[in-house]
Amino acid sequence: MEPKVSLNFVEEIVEKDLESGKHASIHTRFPPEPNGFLHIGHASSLCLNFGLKTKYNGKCNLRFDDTNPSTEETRYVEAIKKDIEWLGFEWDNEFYASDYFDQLYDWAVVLIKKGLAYVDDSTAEEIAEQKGTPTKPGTGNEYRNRSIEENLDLFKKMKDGVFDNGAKVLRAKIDMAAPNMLMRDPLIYRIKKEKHHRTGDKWNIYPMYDFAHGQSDSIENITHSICTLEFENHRPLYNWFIEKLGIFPSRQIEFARRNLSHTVMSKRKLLQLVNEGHVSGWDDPRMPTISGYRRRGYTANSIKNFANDIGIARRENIIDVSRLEFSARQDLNKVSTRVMAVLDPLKVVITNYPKGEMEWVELENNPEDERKTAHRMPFSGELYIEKADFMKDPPKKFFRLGPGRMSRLKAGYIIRCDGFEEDENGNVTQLNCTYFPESKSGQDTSGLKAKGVLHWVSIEHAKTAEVRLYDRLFADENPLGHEGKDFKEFINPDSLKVIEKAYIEPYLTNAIEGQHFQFLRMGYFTLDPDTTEDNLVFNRTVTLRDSWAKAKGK
RNA sequence: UGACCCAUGGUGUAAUUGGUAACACAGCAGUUUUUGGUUCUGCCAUUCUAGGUUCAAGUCCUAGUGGGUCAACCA
Repeated sequence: MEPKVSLNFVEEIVEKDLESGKHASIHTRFPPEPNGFLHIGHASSLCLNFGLKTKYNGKCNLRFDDTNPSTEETRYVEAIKKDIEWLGFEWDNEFYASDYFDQLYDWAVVLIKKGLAYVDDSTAEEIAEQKGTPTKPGTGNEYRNRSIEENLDLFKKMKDGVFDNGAKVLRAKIDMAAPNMLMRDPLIYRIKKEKHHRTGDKWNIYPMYDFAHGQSDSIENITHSICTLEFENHRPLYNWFIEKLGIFPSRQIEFARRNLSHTVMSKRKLLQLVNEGHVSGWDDPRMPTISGYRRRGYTANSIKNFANDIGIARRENIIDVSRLEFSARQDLNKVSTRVMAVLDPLKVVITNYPKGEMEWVELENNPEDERKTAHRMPFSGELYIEKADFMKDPPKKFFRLGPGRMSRLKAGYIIRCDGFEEDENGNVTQLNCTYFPESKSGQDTSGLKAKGVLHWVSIEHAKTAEVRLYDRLFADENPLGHEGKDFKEFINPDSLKVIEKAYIEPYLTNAIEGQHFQFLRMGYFTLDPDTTEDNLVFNRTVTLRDSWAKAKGK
């Protein structure tokens, strides 16, 4: 049976264009500006553009939209490429808008010669003033009537560096009274005597987005140029340039940017979080960046599945982070190795276990894996379990240890709590238990039934590690949704909790970066690059679903 | 007092393009389980409002309401 999958609105357009013969094949592009790191919103664009390429056997370029030298850097280019590769996308060509600066300049000259562009000496303030408002038409100025010759001369001088920054701009001559403000003689070139990360000092003028993006699309014969909704009002201008220049008619298609709850997504705001030290960097595991998620332990598949599952449309949206977390758990459940680690230790002494003895028990690596492999871990008479797994006076629904109660130690034995010790404040410091030798995991003949199953480590054999627990960066679901309040007011002060000394089974000392683990009953974890020879650092990617915590909260 | 766009369960996306609301997440209740994980099952919407066209409207038309984008020498 063919699974019936409906097309999204972009695929519908593509299929129509292919069927009608408008295009023999399609060509898309992913066009980041190298002024920051890629975030999860970009994953949607990536999946869309590269997904179209794969599905319709077309091509997809990677094009850096580098027309503003003041914000762009080579390190961002490198980071962006690394993220795309990590996600597993392969671009057909790597291009830069700056590759086209000469062509763009020539096209600007063409517009001037056609009387469709002019040099304006007004200040930014004057231009804004003359532009009018959405409800008030703009007015022209005397520069609008400059002769073609004068414009040609002035524009060349702008290029040659005769004028200072801001002294002059080149504008398209369209309609100062247009209802669409973007058509009110938009700026297409500005003077910027700045070093460009690729062209160096060659240029004194740089094209604006509107005079670079669509033109780059045309140069590359992009058939479907997909961007976000905020460029919708630019489309008439996009088409105007294509028409006036008579170049390849790429088609711009807009979709709604994906928003995630409990975070912010714009590069500008993410940059603020980085610069003001609210996070450790673009790849801080709490950041919604691709590199942040990678460091946190998300798999490339979980991110792509998420992007594909939420789909695309043209309406505003805020996607619940739990949808992303579901994606992470779904993939991690299949690929992560089960290990034991105790984050908040409580000592357990097994009083009837032979003093000084130990034995190896086998822990299944992954119950979801057909291969049924396992690794060994040491068991002994003195263990750590999680503090939360014991209660002095447990309610009936509590399936773990309490005075007189039994639990199974995962992969080990069933134990019974005979008593506990506490300090002067009533804090439990030690459990005294007996174990049942005939209840050993896999060869249990005891006939005993224990409802709870606990994770543990042998005190003598355990290693230690630093463990970082993350929570959502913003306490509020929509930090941007409060008028008059800065989004940073909603930063969650408890978004990072560090456990300096967690106890881990020795097997974990072999962990390598990029490997995924499930700390049994605690969540999914991965090694952080901060790890050194004598200090292992683990990041919690996401917790396990915890229906007990929910039940308890009621 | 403008132009353009959008409106389907708590959330996201669908609906053979006019044929009687689907899938997933979240939530709730069970099931399975040597992870309170996993699995499996059940429950959870008269499609913003009001008119209209039609045998038939979430899909088309009109009006209204609500929301978004645009007045950067950013992209």
